[in-house]
Amino acid sequence: MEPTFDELLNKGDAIFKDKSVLSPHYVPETLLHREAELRKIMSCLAPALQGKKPSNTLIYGKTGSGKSICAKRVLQKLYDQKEASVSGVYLNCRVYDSRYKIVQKVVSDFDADVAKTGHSFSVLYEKVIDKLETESKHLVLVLDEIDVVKDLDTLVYTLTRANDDLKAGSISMVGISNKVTFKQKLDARSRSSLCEEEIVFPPYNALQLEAILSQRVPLAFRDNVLEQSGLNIAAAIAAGESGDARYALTLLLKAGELALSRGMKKVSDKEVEAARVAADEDKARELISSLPEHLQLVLYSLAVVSQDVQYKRLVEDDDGQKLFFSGEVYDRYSAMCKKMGKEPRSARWYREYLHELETLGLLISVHSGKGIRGQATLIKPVYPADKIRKVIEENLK
DNA sequence: AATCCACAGGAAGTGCTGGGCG
DNA sequence: CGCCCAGCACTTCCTGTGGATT
Repeated sequence: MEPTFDELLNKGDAIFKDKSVLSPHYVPETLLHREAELRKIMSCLAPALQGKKPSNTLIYGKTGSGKSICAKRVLQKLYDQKEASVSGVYLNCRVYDSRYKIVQKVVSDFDADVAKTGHSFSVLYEKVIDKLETESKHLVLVLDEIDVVKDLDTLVYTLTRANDDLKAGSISMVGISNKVTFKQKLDARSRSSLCEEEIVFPPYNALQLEAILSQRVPLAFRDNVLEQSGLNIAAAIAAGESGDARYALTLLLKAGELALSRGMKKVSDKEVEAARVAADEDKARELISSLPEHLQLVLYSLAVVSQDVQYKRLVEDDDGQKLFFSGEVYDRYSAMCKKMGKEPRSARWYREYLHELETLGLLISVHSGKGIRGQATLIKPVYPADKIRKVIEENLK
């Protein structure tokens, strides 16, 4: 059937009312189970409303723990105060990943007419300082995914120095990161000025996730399409996997899409479970295709061997799954490399590769116990061999 | 008991890259 | 700007280990 825009805009389908409610960018009316965190952020920024410089703040938390959304909500609340003396700028550092780009963004937020390019950093910097000083403004910069900024040390240094330069007004930063280790990479001076306050966002538990999902389901799905049990399962799965709300929401989205493509009128527990598998495979697909070439080749060889119906030394594990000799997989791997005109890696390094693949959760290895001569290592793929082959064949062209 | 198998993993060495420093 | 050194990715070589085989 010819595609229509209505269909693409997802009008009139039997499952969804509004898919976008399940997207990570959607901002709900009220943020559940983040009152304490909101309060902390707000109390850090409150001084700005009294004309004082707020503390620089660093927010930690795993993905899907509500960091960005809370920060955005606080900016909105600041804006709602109609206090002309405070202005907030939210930026994602994946997009604005250097000192220059960040200042550029701030300037264009203040004044859309300024030409986008052609100004040096110091010109833009002066503009910001000037603006803040003449209007005696307090600028709150929210830097999401702050760990990807290339010259973070100089950025922090510049901004802290700016406060010394300013006769009126101030600049303060709210950094958001999901890497606990990133603080160590900063030098001591910028660390202490960036981390005046620290807020940690704990992951959601199953009950909290249930509440969050319950809040969005009536808006996202048509009435009575998704049953409570499906919602609970999605919440439980996500809670088990590090309490990621974003993940819980994609599970529901995928489950709905699955039901839709199967022409069903309801989303059952089965679809939610299938969505989990699909999400898992998506992640694996991404992981595999980002792997170095020879890791892919090793995994590919394992997939090929595991499909070999003539494989002689069959061993099975407790669950009746086939296991394969790592040495045979190595032979297959080096044969394949030669066929492709590539030098195979040494057997020693191949062992390191196996470890790496195992820690990445792409294969499982066990030591052969009794019954097999020597200390053989037996391996098996975690994902279906045909899917592994497909991904790698596509990727290696 | 001696030998062989199928590995594990440490040690030392090599070739390349990138970053800091004079 | 060239130089040096650290770190990385990998190789070669080697010793060790537990069970099967002879």
